[in-house]
Amino acid sequence: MSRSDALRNRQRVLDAAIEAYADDGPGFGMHDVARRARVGVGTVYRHFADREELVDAIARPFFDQTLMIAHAALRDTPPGERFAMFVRAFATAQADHGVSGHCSWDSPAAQPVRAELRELVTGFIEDGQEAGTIRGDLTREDASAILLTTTILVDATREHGPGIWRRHLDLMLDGVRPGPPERLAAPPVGRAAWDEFVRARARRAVDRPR
Amino acid sequence: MSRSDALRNRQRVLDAAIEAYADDGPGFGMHDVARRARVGVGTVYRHFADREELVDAIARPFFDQTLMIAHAALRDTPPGERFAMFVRAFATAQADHGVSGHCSWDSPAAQPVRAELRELVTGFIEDGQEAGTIRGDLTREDASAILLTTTILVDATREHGPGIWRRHLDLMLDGVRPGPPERLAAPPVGRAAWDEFVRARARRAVDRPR
DNA sequence: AGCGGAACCGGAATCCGATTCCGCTACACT
DNA sequence: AGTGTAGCGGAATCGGATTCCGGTTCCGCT
Repeated sequence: MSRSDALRNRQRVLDAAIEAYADDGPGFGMHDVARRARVGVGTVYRHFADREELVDAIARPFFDQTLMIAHAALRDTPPGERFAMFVRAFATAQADHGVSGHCSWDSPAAQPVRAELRELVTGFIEDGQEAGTIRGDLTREDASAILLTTTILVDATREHGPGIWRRHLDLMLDGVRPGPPERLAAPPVGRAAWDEFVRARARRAVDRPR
Repeated sequence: MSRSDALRNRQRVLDAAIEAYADDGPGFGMHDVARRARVGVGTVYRHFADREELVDAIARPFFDQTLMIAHAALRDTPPGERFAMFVRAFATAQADHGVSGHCSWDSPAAQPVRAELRELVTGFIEDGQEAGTIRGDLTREDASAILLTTTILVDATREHGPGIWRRHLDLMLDGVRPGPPERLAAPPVGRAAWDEFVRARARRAVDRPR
């Protein structure tokens, strides 16, 4: 296995896909990718079972980058600022990266990274709570929801620069700061409920990959 | 125009579409709608030029309901609470309504409602600012972004009850309350930039109606 | 009550893009 | 140079949206 030409072709397809994604968003045509790569459609499918796998492959570097950001926050940022720092860096990275985070985080390939991130972010929240910069009732599920909406907003505003999402994120982060207790009307979402939500999302993504 | 059988069929198609949407989300099959309505595909297309128009037709009652909610907030709620009340009611209405608000608000049919809402919500913000319950630097564009992300989150969590989005909304609304000045790092987004963002979104929705 | 034809109807035909299949090629190893 | 096989290209297949059109109904008028 791994003939030299096969390797070269795989790379070409990948490059072409990145280009196609940049031009047409997720939903780029597979034939179009083949054309750009100067390769037959069959070859595209030999290397990537379907569109999803191809998108995964494009996105993987971004997953790794996100992990690095989290570790950097842990290393270089004072405890009280880690959470905000991470969320902002995460959003910035996604904005810079060509690929929509929205679809990709549900893919199987992203799950290990996701798990590790969950732990790190949970730590950031605790750090912030100890430092008094994060309200005591903030849960990791709240954080996940923040990351999810951020991801979506960044995607939606991709062509418009960071102005919109940055502002919104700041507003959100202000809601995350400590203040008079008992301000929240809705109770926190439990771990189990959130996990089920995530599982259902992933399932849906598989059923109907758009 | 408006032969009695045509009217009846139109209604059947509409009912079938609502049913299909509830079962399969946007992206329901047009043939499936025809089957449920006991009607040929041609008939579906006679009444609604394409899927988008059909979805619009389903969504319209929801637009009207949203407007009613805003007027109710203006009438029945003290100035300081109007904004929060409206946002919560808006989200609840969308959650109850079968149809995804996400896709529909970009449609041409929704634009007049949107414009009227913009005015009302701007008023709510000013009311809140005067009453001292909303931070002074909150703009109508911020409000639009909040509504947008709320819409998306409600859609995403549709099968999981209101727990997740309610919590997130509360967090967000806490960020909207007044507090120590100068907390925001990012400057507000201008009206022009936001309008262009909205226009671009709508354009994209037309190009690539999914 | 009967007629003409515009408006409708159903569903076959068409179009479009993703995915699969398969005979042919050209690499890698001897 | 010879051979077996992973890989290749692109034709065929499939699925679902959209368009087309011959046949059928309803409505207004006589």
